[in-house]
Amino acid sequence: MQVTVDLVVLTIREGALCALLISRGIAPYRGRLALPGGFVLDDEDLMDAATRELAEETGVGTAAGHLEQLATYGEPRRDPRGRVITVAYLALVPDLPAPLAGSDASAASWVPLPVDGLAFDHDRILRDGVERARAKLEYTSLAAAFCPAEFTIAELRAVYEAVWGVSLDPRNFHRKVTTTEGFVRSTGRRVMRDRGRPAELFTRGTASVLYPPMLRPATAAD
Amino acid sequence: MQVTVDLVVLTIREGALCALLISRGIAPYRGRLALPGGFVLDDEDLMDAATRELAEETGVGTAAGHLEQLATYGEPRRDPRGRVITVAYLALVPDLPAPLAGSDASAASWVPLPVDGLAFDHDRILRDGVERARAKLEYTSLAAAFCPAEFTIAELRAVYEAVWGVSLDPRNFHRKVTTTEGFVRSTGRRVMRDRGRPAELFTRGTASVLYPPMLRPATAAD
DNA sequence: CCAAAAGTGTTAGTGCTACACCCATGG
DNA sequence: CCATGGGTGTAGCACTAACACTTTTGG
Repeated sequence: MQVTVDLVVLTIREGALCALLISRGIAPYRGRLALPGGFVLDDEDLMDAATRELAEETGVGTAAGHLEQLATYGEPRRDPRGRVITVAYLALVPDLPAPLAGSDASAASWVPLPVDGLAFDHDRILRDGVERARAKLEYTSLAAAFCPAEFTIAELRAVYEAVWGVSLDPRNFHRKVTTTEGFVRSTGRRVMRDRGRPAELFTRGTASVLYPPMLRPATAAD
Repeated sequence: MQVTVDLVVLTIREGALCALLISRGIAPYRGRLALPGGFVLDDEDLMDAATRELAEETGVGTAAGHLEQLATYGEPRRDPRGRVITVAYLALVPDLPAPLAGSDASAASWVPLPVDGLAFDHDRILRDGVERARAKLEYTSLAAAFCPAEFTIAELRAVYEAVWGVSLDPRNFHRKVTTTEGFVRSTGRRVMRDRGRPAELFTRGTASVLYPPMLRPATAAD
């Protein structure tokens, strides 16, 4: 039985939730989009394999973003070449200025969601990954994994709005984030982003679980 | 690479959270307690393998309880016999009057938690399973999977108290459960359990996600 | 001065906690 | 009648949603 890892790598680009996808150069599913991934080496831990693939595809270390196991998919005929089980990982990374340099990355690109028609059972895996990300923004501080090391409250709000597909009240969002213990930490510095009053710059706080959680409005959309 | 499924099977017995464990008859870890599990067959889906193992060990179908994928563990040296990856599943089942009849089940028994010193990395897997169960009681109606088809509110409360290791106010718990849309459905019948006023009998409702969620008191204990 | 974005104050409503209180049964 | 557990009512507190309002910048 063969074992692979596949990656659902998400980021926010220009206000839209995007996934990192590769265009397959060989059969099966030649020319179709697919999740990046590859075989687990003989003496390699699963998480190490995922970290390696992430670095190869994005040039990003796990330090900047977030990487966690998503689920394992093992339906007997999911790969026409034979019995292959895949352990899917979910990565949340900041919008990378780096040009996706790397060996396997030649055909990799950021695709705005939703997307359909991926190879294998990757539609399902991607959907599960997005659903996990949506759920985790509610009760963890993971939204900050989409942001650079320093960010404004408006940028953090844009993450929630892109992932959840809703718009949030800027005033209440600001209060909620800044008063929730350990979510963000002020640097004291300010920055001009666009028009209007300069915004304060924040860094990630120490809390990983938010209490009370962020509340997702009832209106779910895509 | 070999692939197994291992099961974290939890139930409530006499007010205590218990896990189904087997005593290993062969090396490695001979005589040690371990999670039930076994190899995935060549043409078998992972979930099917888990369902099969659950039936073999407990004689229970998935209909009565609940079965979901937990996580996958693949550290290279987790099994001294070679590279074995295991996909762990979490099962929540009612207290079974049936005597655990089955082929592999000769050495299976319910062990009250916490327990330590299991074979392989099963301590870790069991801990992750219990943690998942604790978390899911908060925002899903899964607590009812621990109960028989018909149950009283007090029995449902005993599930929360056993899994969370806390005591809950019976009055507020009753109101919360009965007013949360779709959690439980009254049968109209009553039953005498012990002393005191007869309690109403309920069945599982149609909701799987609870909104608003049950709140776990801040005091965490084991 | 005006538009735009950042950030603060206030009010009404919802849900939770704590606990007083009533209900229905066995002994 | 009393003990015991089932179930309802209610006051105070925490948090949220909605929105008026002030602050700080560029044009």
